[in-house]
Amino acid sequence: MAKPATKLSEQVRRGELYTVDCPSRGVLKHVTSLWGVLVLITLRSGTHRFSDLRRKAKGVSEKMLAQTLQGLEADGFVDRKSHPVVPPHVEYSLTPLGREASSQVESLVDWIEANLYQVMQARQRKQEI
Amino acid sequence: MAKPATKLSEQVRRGELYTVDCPSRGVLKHVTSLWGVLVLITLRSGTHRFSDLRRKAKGVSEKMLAQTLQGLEADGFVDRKSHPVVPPHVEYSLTPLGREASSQVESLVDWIEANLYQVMQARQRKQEI
DNA sequence: CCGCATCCGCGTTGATACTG
DNA sequence: CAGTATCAACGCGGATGCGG
Repeated sequence: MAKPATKLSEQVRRGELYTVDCPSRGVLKHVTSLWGVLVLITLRSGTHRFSDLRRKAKGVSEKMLAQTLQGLEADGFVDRKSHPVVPPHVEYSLTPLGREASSQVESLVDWIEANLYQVMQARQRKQEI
Repeated sequence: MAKPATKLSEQVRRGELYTVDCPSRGVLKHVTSLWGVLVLITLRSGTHRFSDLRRKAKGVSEKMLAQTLQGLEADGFVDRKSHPVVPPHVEYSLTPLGREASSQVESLVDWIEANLYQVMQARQRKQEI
């Protein structure tokens, strides 16, 4: 790749998340959206078709799933393979980069699930007041 | 209410994130929202006032900051101390639970920032097609 | 039939103004 | 200073359409 290296390196410094128009905010949004999280985690177990993902990520609409996958694909986290057959067959899988990302996300989700009970207790305490 | 402890333990099992109405989805939403992330990370450096947070989390509106803080407080991640003086003085800090959560979130954000350059390259590749 | 783009109600968000 | 009230704008979900 040629190299917009210089241009990028200016904007891409640590802590730039605090800057309103830093691209990291966009990446963060893709990765941490509910459907982004579910897709990344689901794909850890292997390649999935569109409809498989739709079934596993309970509650996602077709539109949001397509949108989510496009975002993750554009960011280089997900690989899309379309087989030109009838009926259509499209496979989604994690890229090496996506596998790293999904690992981070999974660890966050694991923590949340492990501590969910404490959170629920905290919520109830507030509600009683 | 006494304790729906039994009730919770049924619903709060690993992998329940895939269930549409599992509370973990709500927690995830609070924690991974853009403003949730910024607040959690910002508070790692110590107690902050409302306006401090507003200034550091660039781009957040007063409404969303208030809303975000209420959500994180309800979930037991953030502690709110209001000093009844004029002008008002309210301090926000992390609870022990919140400190753990923010640690997880920070590690995700660190990874994103560290790999942002690769993501930007992937985006450009797609755009060139 | 599957994958996705489009169009339309509606809830959530954001900018502004106002109050304790 | 720390929020709430208000209204406009945007994003999401659901239904529909359509090419492959």
